Amino acid sequence: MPGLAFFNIISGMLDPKFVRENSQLVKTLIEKRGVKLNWKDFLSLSQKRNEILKKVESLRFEQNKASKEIGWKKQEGENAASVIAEMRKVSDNLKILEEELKVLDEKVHAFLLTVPNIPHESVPEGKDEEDNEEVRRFGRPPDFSFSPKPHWDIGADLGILDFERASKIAGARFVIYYGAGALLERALINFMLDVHTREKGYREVIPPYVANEESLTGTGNLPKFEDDLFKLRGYSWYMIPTAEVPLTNLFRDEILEGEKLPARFAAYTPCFRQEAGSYGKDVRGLIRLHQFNKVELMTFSTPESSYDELEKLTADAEDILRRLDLHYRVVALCTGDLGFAGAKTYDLEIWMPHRRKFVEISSCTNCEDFQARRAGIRYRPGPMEKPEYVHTLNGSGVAAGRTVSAILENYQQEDGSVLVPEVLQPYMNGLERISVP
RNA sequence: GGAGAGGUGGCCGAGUGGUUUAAGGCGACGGCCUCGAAAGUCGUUAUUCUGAUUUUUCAGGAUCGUGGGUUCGAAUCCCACCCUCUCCGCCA
Repeated sequence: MPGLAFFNIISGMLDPKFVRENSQLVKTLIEKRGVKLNWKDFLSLSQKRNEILKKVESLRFEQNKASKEIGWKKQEGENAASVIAEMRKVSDNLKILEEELKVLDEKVHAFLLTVPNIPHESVPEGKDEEDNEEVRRFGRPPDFSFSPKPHWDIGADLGILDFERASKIAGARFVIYYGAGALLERALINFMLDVHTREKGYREVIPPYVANEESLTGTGNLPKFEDDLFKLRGYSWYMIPTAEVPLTNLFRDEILEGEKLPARFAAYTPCFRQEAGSYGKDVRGLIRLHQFNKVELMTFSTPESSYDELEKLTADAEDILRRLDLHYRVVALCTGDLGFAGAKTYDLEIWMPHRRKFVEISSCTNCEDFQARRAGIRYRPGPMEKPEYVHTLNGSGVAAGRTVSAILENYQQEDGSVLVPEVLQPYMNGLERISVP
């Protein structure tokens, strides 16, 4: 008997019942993102699906009843041939309807997988990044008595960054770090992990750097954004684009105890992205690479406290930049700039002196129950109570490569050397300055 | 890579075609007992969908690793895949 398991276990991203019963509201909210979808077809499909489901269920009821009767008759040694003949017809009929139902279920589910999350009411409305709202700022741009160099020139002059040889080994959009540059990147990763795990209540995780299709569907990267992922040839594995993928899937298809929430995790991983469609952008330097290092923060929360957790997560990521004494600002993404799975996102943007611009260095997002629903992550509020979906939050805490570029540019000196931020010196064997060789 | 064993509810574990409507146990929750607790005892104890009722239930469907197949009927039989464990080989 063909099951409906796939519809039952992985519901859509949004609650299918809620979408069906409030389609007008959902449509309006989704359209704030500037996304248009074919709601009419969805509604008629969904309605049709329920009609067929009712028919299938009543036929199965009949079948179950008759089945018991046949068993009972056979045990008594009676002849059950007439009932069996009748049930054969029911069974044939059922097979046709079940096939129809399966097709409809797949269509409804496929539609729901393409619907993005509903933005939180506090998210500013807008078309694109121009409409994002600045929330706060820290520090101010450094004063230079000379014209500041871009970080790729600084790195090349110091002999710590090498883009040319990286492209020989791998290709464009890769980098090699040498000596103090490699040490700086490593020091940053250790510094960030130490702050988050010792002071902020996150548990360190080293996850796999590849993930399967189920995991990437759970986070919302599949099926819509396959083009940005590297797939391993001959395997159903993908290189992770962020540690958010393995971390979110830690508890896929599990029911957590309510007392264990909020559960906070921090993971350092490399991240791998195709960056398809960004050919002209950020072609130089450490800003946009196919492989980069990142410390990721992840929180599983109850629905009640998830927005408090978003503030905490953002503040924890910010604290890294504060301790490095880097000028940054916090921006609330508008409806049009919000990512697929996000209900609300704060971006942390770091000041880059050469470009005289802020550049994203962290993105802190509350996905509410969107990912949890796709990935089946629930919690039990109390003993004997019904399970509910958790809220998932993630944020970079922060991107290591971009931080290196910010340090090089903001801490550069007229003689070409770069001062090491004080908090990093213990992580770099006391090194205070990276000098021209 | 070779050989073998296995996957059943929160956990352990029985179940080789039809009163299995998944036994039994552990744990958890509640009642009784008690000054209180332990012990004892009685009861409750999965998830999910549809529809009624409406906030408390009721009726029905699905779920025994996943997906197919055989059958009037599958946890049980057949096929494919996934995962776990044991032994051997190779390897950081």
